[in-house]
Amino acid sequence: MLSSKIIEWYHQNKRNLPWRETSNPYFIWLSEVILQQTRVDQGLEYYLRFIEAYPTVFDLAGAHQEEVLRNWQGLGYYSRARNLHAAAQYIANELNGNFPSTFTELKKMKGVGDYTAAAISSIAFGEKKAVVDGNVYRVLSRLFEIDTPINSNKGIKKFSNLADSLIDNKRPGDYNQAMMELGATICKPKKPLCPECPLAAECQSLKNQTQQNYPVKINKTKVRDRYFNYLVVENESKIFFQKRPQKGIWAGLFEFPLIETDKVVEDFQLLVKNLPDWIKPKDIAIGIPSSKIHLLSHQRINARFWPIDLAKVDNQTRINFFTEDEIEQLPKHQLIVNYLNDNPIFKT
DNA sequence: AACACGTGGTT
DNA sequence: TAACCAAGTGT
Repeated sequence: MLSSKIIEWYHQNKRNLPWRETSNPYFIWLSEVILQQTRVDQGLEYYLRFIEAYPTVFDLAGAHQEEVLRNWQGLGYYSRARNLHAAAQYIANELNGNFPSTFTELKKMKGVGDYTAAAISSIAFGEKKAVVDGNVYRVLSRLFEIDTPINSNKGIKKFSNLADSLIDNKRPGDYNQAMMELGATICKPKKPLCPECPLAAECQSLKNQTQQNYPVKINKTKVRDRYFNYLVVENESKIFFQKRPQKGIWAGLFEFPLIETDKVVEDFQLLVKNLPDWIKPKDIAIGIPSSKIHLLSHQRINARFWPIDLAKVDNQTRINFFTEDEIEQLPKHQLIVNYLNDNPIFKT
């Protein structure tokens, strides 16, 4: 039996991870959302931070969204944090704190899709739902040499059915974690450790040495260039920050005033006509700009930072100026965090 | 049904 | 170094 083989292997070889020490569905949910498209060693510190800051779903529900986003800072895919917060409020307020306990009920939570609902229901509640994540796609496609693209409708269905057909009836949670652990530590994308694999005897792609051909995937995301001109506006040892729109990249995070252009801008004069109305060219002194390319999975942000010393600020605008300590507390995206680290604005 | 949505490690 | 990819979800 394939499932008993990998469960046996899992029990002897699994890594000690904090979310494996609990059966609290709230903690397991936190770990699953944090680990979406995220490596274990990157997510680990965030998991510890979140269970410390928010020991119960009520603590998370009662937190301010800005604080939740600040705790999420640097993890990426920030909609996960907003959905996490909204789902906590849903559980606390509408379900009286009773955590959803079935695949179907779990999927009603924002940010919980097929994978996460199957993971929580099987691991925390013993429901027979197979997870299919990147690891499982890789393990199964190699094991059976399946050429169906994993990101086609046909493939999604095929792998889901296959995973369900292999699941262990008694220990679905262990089966699911074993499949993922095998993919993460043995059946790796580049150099799989086939000699150590508990499924080596039945693996078709090992037999035929075709591991590198799997999984089959279609589409490659194309990266588009964008040109961001950030105005680093200082006035009396404070810096202007504003919140990004609720849609699009880095939604709801704070940054400097932004002027997006369709190509690199070398001359500040070309930006003058697009300055916010609270910046009067006659009242400013321009510093030396610095540039930075920030790579996202689907965009190449060509950022240029223009230091501006602003002489006069009206009372309305003053609200958006923040001290060093206040800026530390604002949820910011990594491009801004990197800039602040590389360019200490506040001399100490 | 494609595509948007982050960051950082690895090759 | 550019490309790949990691416990995916929402639209």
